Amino acid sequence: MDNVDRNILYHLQHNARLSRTELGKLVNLSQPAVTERVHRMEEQGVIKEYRTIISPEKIGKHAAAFMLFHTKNCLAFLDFCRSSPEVAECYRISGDHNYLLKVIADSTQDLEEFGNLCDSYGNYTILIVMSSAFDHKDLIPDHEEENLLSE
Amino acid sequence: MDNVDRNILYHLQHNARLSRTELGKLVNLSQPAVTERVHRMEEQGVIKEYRTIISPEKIGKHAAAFMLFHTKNCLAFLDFCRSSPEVAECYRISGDHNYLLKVIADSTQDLEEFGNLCDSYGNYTILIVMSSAFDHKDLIPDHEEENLLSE
DNA sequence: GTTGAAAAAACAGAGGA
DNA sequence: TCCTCTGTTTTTTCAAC
Repeated sequence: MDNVDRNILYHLQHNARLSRTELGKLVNLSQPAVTERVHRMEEQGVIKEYRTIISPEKIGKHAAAFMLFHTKNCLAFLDFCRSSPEVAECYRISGDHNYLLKVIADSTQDLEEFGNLCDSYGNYTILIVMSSAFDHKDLIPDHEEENLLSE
Repeated sequence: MDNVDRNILYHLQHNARLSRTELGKLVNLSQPAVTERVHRMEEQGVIKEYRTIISPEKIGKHAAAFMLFHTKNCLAFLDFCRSSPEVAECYRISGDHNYLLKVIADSTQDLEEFGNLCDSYGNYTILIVMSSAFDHKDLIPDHEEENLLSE
């Protein structure tokens, strides 16, 4: 992981479909060299996946919420979370609660119904997402492109 | 947005680099037809982005947390969030607090330092992420592949 | 929506600095 | 580790159906 790798990741993170040739131009490397570095990062697990981001609203998912959960039966609860399509994310957290969930549903009514399903697993607080200032920021910030200047 | 489009999205969501030809085979459509549908969904904003998922741990980000925030100066606070690389997500929420942030940092020490920076904007509670059961679930679930059967 | 053909581009591999 | 060169595969674009 040197600066060239970081630079490759910087460009890939918001454009997974960049060709190796274009990527090479962006980081001042030949196409085979870029390909080799990308493969290496894929194998090392630095690159986990290439994902297509779909607009939830455009496919009818108009409601999102976070749920702070307190359960006494973690294993059953985790099974429930994994099998519920509404639960997009599930974290074990410190503090008064056990788990934090991110839930995505068609409507607030559906959120409410999902809440009913949760009742048997413990106590929770629902925090409705009213709006997102931003729901994602790239991990690798603008640059550290010293390596680009050296040619 | 018919079932074929959903099927295309289903395959693309966890593999953004699928070629149009392969995609065509998966959804029983010719390559030009797939290309046209994908372009349409890109223009409509159904497809927002093609993202490369990078392992935070592998690039030295070993600490994550959620912060429940209560501020009196929303605009200044949002500026602060946008300009802080640690803040990966920022939501306006219902309940006792104003905002929910997801914060990613190198270490818990860095989380603490980030907390100090936040002091001037209001009150907050930090919920440290101890582990992720899962931090992502695909929006489009397994199938609805009725259309695949009809040929 | 399909097929098919031609032009352009991307990719994988070998050999060498 | 990187480069250039080359052959092969893929994409793309365009026709006609």
